[in-house]
Amino acid sequence: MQLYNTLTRSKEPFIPVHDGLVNMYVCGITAYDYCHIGHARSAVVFDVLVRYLRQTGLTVRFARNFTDVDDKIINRAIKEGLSSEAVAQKYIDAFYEDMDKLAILRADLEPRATVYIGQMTALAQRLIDSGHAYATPSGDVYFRVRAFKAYGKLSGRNLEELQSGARVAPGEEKEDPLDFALWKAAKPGEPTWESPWGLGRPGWHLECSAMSEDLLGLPLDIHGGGQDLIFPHHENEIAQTEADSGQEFSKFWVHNGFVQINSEKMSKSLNNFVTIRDIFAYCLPEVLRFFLITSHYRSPLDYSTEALDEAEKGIKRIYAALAQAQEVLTATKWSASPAPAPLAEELTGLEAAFTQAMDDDLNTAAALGHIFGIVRLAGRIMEDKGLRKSQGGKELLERILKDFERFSTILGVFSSTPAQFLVALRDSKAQRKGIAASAVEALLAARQEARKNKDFSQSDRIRDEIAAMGVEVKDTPAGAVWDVA
RNA sequence: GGCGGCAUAGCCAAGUGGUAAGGCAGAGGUCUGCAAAACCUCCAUCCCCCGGUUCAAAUCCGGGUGCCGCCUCCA
Repeated sequence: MQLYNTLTRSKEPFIPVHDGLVNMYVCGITAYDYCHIGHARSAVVFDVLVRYLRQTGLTVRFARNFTDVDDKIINRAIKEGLSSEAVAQKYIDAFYEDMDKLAILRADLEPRATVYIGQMTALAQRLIDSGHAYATPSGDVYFRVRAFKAYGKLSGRNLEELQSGARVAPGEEKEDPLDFALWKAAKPGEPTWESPWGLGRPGWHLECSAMSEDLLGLPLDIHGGGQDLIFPHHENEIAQTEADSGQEFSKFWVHNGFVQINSEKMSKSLNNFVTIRDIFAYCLPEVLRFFLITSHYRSPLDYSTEALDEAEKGIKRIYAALAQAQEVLTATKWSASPAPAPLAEELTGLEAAFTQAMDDDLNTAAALGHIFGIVRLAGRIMEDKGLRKSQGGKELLERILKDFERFSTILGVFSSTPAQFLVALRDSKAQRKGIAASAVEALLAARQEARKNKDFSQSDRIRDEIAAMGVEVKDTPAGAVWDVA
């Protein structure tokens, strides 16, 4: 497959360093708050990438870390009156809760920074020994940016450009404003660890370098994260690891685009943060996941409840088709007619187009377009009375359901039972709109009675009443069913 | 100020040289007691603007305009 590499700013054929094995590391969360929709997007993007790579037959060793020591966690701990460990644990638990609902597979390796302090201090010491870093009298350790010639290669900046933006906080003893902290000397009340430079704690960038090398070895095939991590986090990781090892850190750097609100980045200062749990109060988790894959992973994605509503309609249509196909396939008698060749060929083409889209830098938006093509094809088969009851139609529908098992494995959506999904969706919408199912059912029963007596004016009157509640009624051979409009 | 990205129909969104996927909304039709759903048909002579390269450009190059991101913690 082709994958966009931030390092070269172009799509490149993805070929693992080791035959059949992919070593992939993605920067996880800093556990100091509930995850927001941006975390959800990043998680879904890399989850789909892992799933897809596995589906092509590769073995993927996937590591995603938890940052459980950090300024923000310490501040949060003070605010909540908890220990840093307790804060980190609380939000790691919340992370799993949210991510499980989003059908994010667990990573193979989920290291916590505090478990790798030894590897981090060892790395920092080696960098000091090789002249790439230095310790200050107060016990901080800084990376000497100008000692690493390739600095800036990922973010496309040179040192002069960076120089102007660099700042030195009061009390820092940097040789150069560009230098960044590998280790921070202990401050009162903070969690600390022993080190050659006295008590202290690691800088954020150091952990990913230390853990990824320790767990996966160098070079990585893929290192991923959000676009905002390109600078300085990933740039600094490269500096640390490559200065130390003398070899390339990662072959591919993959970065997902941002989720925006009203075309602007989410930020605490703009007060436009939306957490995953906020969204789950509004729609089904699967709807959120579907929404997140409707656009290409590198494009900015604008979040709104309207956009969620649209995604909901889309996935509903797909599930409705699957439900209908299952229903059609419960028949016991089939005519002998084979499937018309053009339909079979069309399906083959759509199946190939799906794979082609995924192979092209994980183009889920295009892939979804082809899935809708298959949905329409299924609709045509089921609409044709002869075909629907023929051996050929049966085979095509079975093949389509089989295709969806594959789509589900890769995309992490469509894995619910269609009937269950549709009921869950209806209930979710009913709840959102404050519609009581029991009231609808009662009216529906009255309407059925009227219809049985062919009193259509009465039955229509009842349907209008139901419609006024925001509910629409659908008459099927199996009886009337209702749905939220 | 520096670096980077984006600009495609009412809305969302694919599309890196060969003549505009898909979704939502909308219009007409089939089906239906009437509806709904589903299916069929229609819905961008044109891809922000101006030049250029080419037999051929939404796609490449140059110049504008607008929006966004990064340069400070951030998925």
